[in-house]
Amino acid sequence: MTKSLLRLTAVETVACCAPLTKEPLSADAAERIAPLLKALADPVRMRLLSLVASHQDGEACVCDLNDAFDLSQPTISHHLKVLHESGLLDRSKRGVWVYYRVRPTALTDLAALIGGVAG
Amino acid sequence: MTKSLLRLTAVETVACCAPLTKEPLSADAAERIAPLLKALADPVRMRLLSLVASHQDGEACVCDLNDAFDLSQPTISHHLKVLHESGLLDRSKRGVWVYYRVRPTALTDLAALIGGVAG
DNA sequence: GTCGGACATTGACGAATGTCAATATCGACG
DNA sequence: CGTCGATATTGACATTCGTCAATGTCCGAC
Repeated sequence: MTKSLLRLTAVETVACCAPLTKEPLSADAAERIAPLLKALADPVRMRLLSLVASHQDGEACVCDLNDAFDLSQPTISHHLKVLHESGLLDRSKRGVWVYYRVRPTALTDLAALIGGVAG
Repeated sequence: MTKSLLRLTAVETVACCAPLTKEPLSADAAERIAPLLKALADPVRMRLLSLVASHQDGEACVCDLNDAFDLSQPTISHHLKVLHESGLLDRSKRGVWVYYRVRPTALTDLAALIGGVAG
């Protein structure tokens, strides 16, 4: 385990919490989960995530993603960094290209927290 | 049912879209859905929503909510307004008190969009 | 080794956000 | 009517955010 046992990452917190509608969310959990939602709460990042998730083999290269937007390359890079650092996207470099893929269970865990479906 | 040409609210858009992981989200849909996520992407608002949703009878009075936070009354009022205007909370005034409740299907629809469970 | 291309980082800037103090509104009850 | 209590609105402020231009880094090819 690379992480300390005391502090949980946002994705870990999501996986361990009762659904929003089940019991009041603690202030502590809310503070840790909010960054995950913030990462999603941008139209460009939503589309990036959706593009990656629905892409062939579940992964996409930055070069593909850049072309899908009318934004500068650094801006896309910035958004990908936000998604990666929040734990939603995994990053892997192969040769000259960098590939992103959705971290497994990240979205389903988040959906379970929001929607209240049984894990 | 597929939607008309008229402008859709955020919640309506959520209900009509394929899951994020199923197909690339359109720029248009992303722009309309993002405010919903933004509304959720704040620790105070997450807790407010959770408090309301898990409260007895599924509704809570502002007076109860104020006491649960170390924030000024106008600040709570502001957050409730954001949640209400985004379509996540319904508002009803009875006598002197104002009650909020989670709009039905809002959270489950949102979860379906994120988590990709079959609709 | 050098060059070129893919991606990241930095710095700057306007726009949006969260918060509070002060004030307004609005209904219930003397 | 006048007041009081519950909630909303306004105005101000510091902080955060999204974006771009410029620049940096890393790697493969020649």
